[in-house]
Amino acid sequence: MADGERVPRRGRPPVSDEQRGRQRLDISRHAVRLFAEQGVAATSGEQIAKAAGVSERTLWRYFSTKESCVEPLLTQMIDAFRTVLHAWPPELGLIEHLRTAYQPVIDSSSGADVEAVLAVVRLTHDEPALRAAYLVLRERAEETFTEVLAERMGMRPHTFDVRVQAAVMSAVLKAAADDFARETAGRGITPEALEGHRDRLADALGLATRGLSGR
Amino acid sequence: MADGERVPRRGRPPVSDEQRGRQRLDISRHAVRLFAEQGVAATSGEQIAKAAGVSERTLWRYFSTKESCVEPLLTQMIDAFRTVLHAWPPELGLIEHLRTAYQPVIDSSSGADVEAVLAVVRLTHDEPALRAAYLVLRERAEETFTEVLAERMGMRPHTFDVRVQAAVMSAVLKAAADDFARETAGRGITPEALEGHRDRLADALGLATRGLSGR
DNA sequence: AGTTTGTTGGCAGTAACTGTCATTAAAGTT
DNA sequence: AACTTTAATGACAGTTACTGCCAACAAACT
Repeated sequence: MADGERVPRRGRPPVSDEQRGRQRLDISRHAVRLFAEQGVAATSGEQIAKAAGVSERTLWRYFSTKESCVEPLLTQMIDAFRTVLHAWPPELGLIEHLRTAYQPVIDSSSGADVEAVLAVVRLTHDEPALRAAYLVLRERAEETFTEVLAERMGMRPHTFDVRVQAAVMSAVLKAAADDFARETAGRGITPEALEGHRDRLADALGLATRGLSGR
Repeated sequence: MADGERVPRRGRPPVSDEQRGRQRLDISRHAVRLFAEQGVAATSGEQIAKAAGVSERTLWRYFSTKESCVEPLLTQMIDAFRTVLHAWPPELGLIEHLRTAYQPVIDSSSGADVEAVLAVVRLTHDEPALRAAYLVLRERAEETFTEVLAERMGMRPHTFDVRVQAAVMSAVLKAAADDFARETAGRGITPEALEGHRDRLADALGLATRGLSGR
């Protein structure tokens, strides 16, 4: 069934997914920097391509719209959270787990990336097209939450309850991220703001999902 | 402070908001029909404009993107729900209220509009650009829920808890709408499907917001 | 009729993409 | 090393969603 054969291929091999991912992430960083500096509308695909050192044509091969250039950076964060969620031990409450495990989420990625992500979140409030891309991204993230939650709840992912629960989690994350981005607007990311964010997130998630564990 | 003066104006008066709304709704119906018939990507702004009997230039004055042409139709539904939500008596549980009051939501608008809305919901699963517009719309709807909920909860709209609660409500609505659209895909809207939809919506909303009333 | 204010339509222009194809890169084969 | 094969890239033309601009028209009041 699974065709794991290592047939000797001919010709140039396709780039690995990791390499492609790195390339996309690199472009993403340049794009977000430009977006933050001069706004999304004022930034052209040509500029992004030039900054990233690729032709405009390949830029469009990597990203379908210029707004979606922010995707890799944001996905990085979401993946980190999903990893934490996946490591949630069955016997522990979500609140306690997040308080202890959510710390590395911030450390693992470089501080600059976190700042960039927050910058994007702020930008989405003014640039409609970016807001749309942002919401699409969050929805895709929600689907991955669904899988994790389904496993934990012992249900199949497409179940109504599971989907709603994932949506709740996603909504809490979004609200918390919005607040965090707003608080850290002028000043940078202070450890206190970070702690406050984590606590509020843990509280709200624990509250919203209190039907899940322990109960 | 409030300048309620009825200063005698000169020149042609601006079109009333109601008239503008009607115009937008009319265009919306044509656009959705075309989208459903031939897909969003294959439908051009020129086609929509011609179908609605306006120039392409005015079409772009009424809608910023061709995807946002679906807005008035969808907003109609959301407004109906918000009205029901607003009429929610303090002493009643949300489940009971919805079971009795959600009926008119469907009746008030013409059946064709409801079908059109469901068609849009189905389309959003295949057409990314439409999905983005759809999510933006739902988020805007969420904000109006926030206001209603804030009033009921005796809190200010921007409070974290209120926002999360509104997001939960919005998420449930979305999941229910998705299911309803999928069920009514081949066949039309049967009374049974409608009833099932209303009941599931009431149940899930009652469950998800059980922290709100009565406990 | 004339003036004022607002809406509409036409037309040119911009920029975000897409299709196509020649060129280059990285592998294996002889 | 030359040759073949497969895949990525870049250059260029083309399409289309939208924007700016201005002339034409519509609806009010004088």
